[in-house]
Amino acid sequence: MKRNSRLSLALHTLSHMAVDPERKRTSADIAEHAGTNPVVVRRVLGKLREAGLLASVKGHAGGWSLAKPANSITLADVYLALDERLISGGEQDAEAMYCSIERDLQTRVADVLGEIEENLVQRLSETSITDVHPKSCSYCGSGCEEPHN
Amino acid sequence: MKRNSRLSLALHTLSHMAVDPERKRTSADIAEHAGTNPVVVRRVLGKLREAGLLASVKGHAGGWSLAKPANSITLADVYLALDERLISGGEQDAEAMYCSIERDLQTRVADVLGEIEENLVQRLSETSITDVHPKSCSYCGSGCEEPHN
DNA sequence: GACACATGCAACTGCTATTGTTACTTAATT
DNA sequence: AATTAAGTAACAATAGCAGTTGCATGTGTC
Repeated sequence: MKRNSRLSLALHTLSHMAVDPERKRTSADIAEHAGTNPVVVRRVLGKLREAGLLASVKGHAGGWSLAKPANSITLADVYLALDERLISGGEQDAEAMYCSIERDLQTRVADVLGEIEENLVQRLSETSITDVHPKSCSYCGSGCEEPHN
Repeated sequence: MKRNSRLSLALHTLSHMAVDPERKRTSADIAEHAGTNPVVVRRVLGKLREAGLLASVKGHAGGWSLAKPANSITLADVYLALDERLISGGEQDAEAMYCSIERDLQTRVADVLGEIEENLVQRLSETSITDVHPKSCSYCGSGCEEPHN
């Protein structure tokens, strides 16, 4: 796959599910569609299940499906469910710094990044996964070629 | 060092330089102060030189110093000089995608991230490196202990 | 000119995070 | 019982980055 693939995979899968919420998808199907591995899919979707966005059913005719209405799932929900943070601020405790300039600097930068992070989540929360409109796709209905990524 | 160390190192060094712009610093001095390696310092500060923020002088009595007034160097300048982007959007060309949902999704997410990025740079540009105030430091004047980081 | 000092740069190592893979267990349906 | 699919642990492969070494280049001092 590629960089930042977890978020990509999660959003992509959820978007498809939003189009056809009834259809239950197996990890293998999703993995093939996304050009990756079933275990990777389970790892990522597992996070979404922990966050209450998805439900999984074991055994025959099992698979993954939305745990709540698609329009109630926002991009922010997904972003927060996976613990990755796009905005990474180094995370060092200012206590351990001997240099006051470094301390001041880190505090200041951390403040700014904190604001930006809030802003990011705020914006993401304004878009639900139903707001990404499908046109056509073999996976969800008609005519787009494999492999996807 | 630690994560996101390039930005940290750059800002830290520039902050010190803002306090005492006349003083020329060697990579070795800076490295010792920051608890890292001279070559790493050159790698990072080299980017800042390319961006016109720093000047370096070879040979005896050489070293690094600001290439322009400290109050004209903003955090945004530094952020942009190092090519790292805090906000990483996967970077895949939407052309190559077979799945329209994925295409739509990526376009939409890229838009949001673009806005956030702009917002970030905007905020960073409001703070210059002189706005980080020093109190005391052996490196720039008085009484703070080595090692720093 | 010889020497010391400092940047510039290339190549390599080592660490860490992430993805991909295999194998096995658990659970549910037929 | 056989099949299907998630859950999970363990391991391999990969990529990015910090750190390191060595050497070339440039500059000032003697």
